[in-house]
Amino acid sequence: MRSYHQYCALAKALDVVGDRWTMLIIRELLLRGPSRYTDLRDGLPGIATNLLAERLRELEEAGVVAREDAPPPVATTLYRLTPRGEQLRSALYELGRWGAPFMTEDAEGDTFRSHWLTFPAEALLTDHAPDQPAVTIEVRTDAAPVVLETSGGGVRFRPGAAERPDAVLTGPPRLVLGALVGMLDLEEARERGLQYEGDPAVLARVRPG
Amino acid sequence: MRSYHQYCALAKALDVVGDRWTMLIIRELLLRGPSRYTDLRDGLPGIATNLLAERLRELEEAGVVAREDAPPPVATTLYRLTPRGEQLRSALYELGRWGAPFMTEDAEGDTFRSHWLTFPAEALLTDHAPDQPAVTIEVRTDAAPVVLETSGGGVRFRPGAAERPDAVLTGPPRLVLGALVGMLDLEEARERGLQYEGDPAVLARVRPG
DNA sequence: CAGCATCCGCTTTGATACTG
DNA sequence: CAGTATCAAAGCGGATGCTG
Repeated sequence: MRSYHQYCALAKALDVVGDRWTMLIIRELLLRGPSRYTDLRDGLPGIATNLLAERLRELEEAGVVAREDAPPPVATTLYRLTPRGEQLRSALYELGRWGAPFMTEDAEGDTFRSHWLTFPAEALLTDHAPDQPAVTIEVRTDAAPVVLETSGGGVRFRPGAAERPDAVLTGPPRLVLGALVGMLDLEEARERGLQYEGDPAVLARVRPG
Repeated sequence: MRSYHQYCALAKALDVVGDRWTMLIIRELLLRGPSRYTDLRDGLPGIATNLLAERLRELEEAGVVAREDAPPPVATTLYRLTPRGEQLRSALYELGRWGAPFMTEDAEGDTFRSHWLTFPAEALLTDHAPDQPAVTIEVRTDAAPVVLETSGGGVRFRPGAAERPDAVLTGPPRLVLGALVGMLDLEEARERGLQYEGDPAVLARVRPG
């Protein structure tokens, strides 16, 4: 394990999670929960498979990740964060919050996974009517569908489709995100190719500002 | 510039500040303020000089760091964080907070600079008697002396010596930090080689818990 | 198929030497 | 002081192969 050999808390943290890909592996485990090797690889487009294996081993040695054998029906190895690993959540969120402004730049050619929306969206969106019944918005991009749900004054994401969504957003990631966080107003996003089904008030309820 | 090419806020942040040494350069600029090249190098023991130059150039292009010509008496180039760079403070603090527990492990052979104490200390120490007059504790290790000062319910650090410190801590970094944050009680730290001059109540005033 | 290990060409890093 | 130049070693990305 390469180390900075500096008696500094930040340097010690980076000794463990500062290598290339490591933070993104933590992201996957934080957002998806316990995951199989193959699911991690799917959530980390571009990673070399040997690197993923190596990083997981290092993180296990460092006490950040634990591997466990899944119960009978699945019968595969699962990787999960330890409590120590869970504690990286706020650091990771702060970094994600810092990076959120870059999401407005051109993203042509970038890979995308639906659950990555979690970062800018849960950081920026609020439920302006927390006393009303919860609403759900289904988000469809070329990646897997996710459902946004108002919860506790904010919003949460979960994978999958909604039974009876209050609104449905369909389009490329940038337009979907732009419409959600209010970078684009709904009309402009529609002109650029976003599809929106449902009452615009549903969207307005969660937009910041 | 190497990129993950993922449309994800965290990945975008890491595209900019995820390379080796980059976060530590930000640390130096956050803790020391505008700095000369040589001072940065001194605060980053182990960095190759070409890497420091390259990283500074990249950070400048990314709008995180700005270079400026210092006024006449100094007449040298200064590097400083832009407002965008300053916004990395909370992310950096969260990472440092996560790394703080590693400071209890053996640090034999690690390099040390006094201002690095800032991370664990400002995160953990509180002033239990904010209504009393402020106290100062001078910290002397083999690195440059620093002064801890109670301020606004917490503590702050500044480089240099104190005129009339209320207490003086002298010894290796681990013992100094251990005594400050309460990992070691004062007697035990003394047995291991820490020197403490002053009223123990001064130390007790800032210790957590 | 899931979960790696091995090999290979390329890039990045670290150490040192040198310059305006 | 503030870097640039050089070069060996390590790390990375991509492809492929092996094992339950």
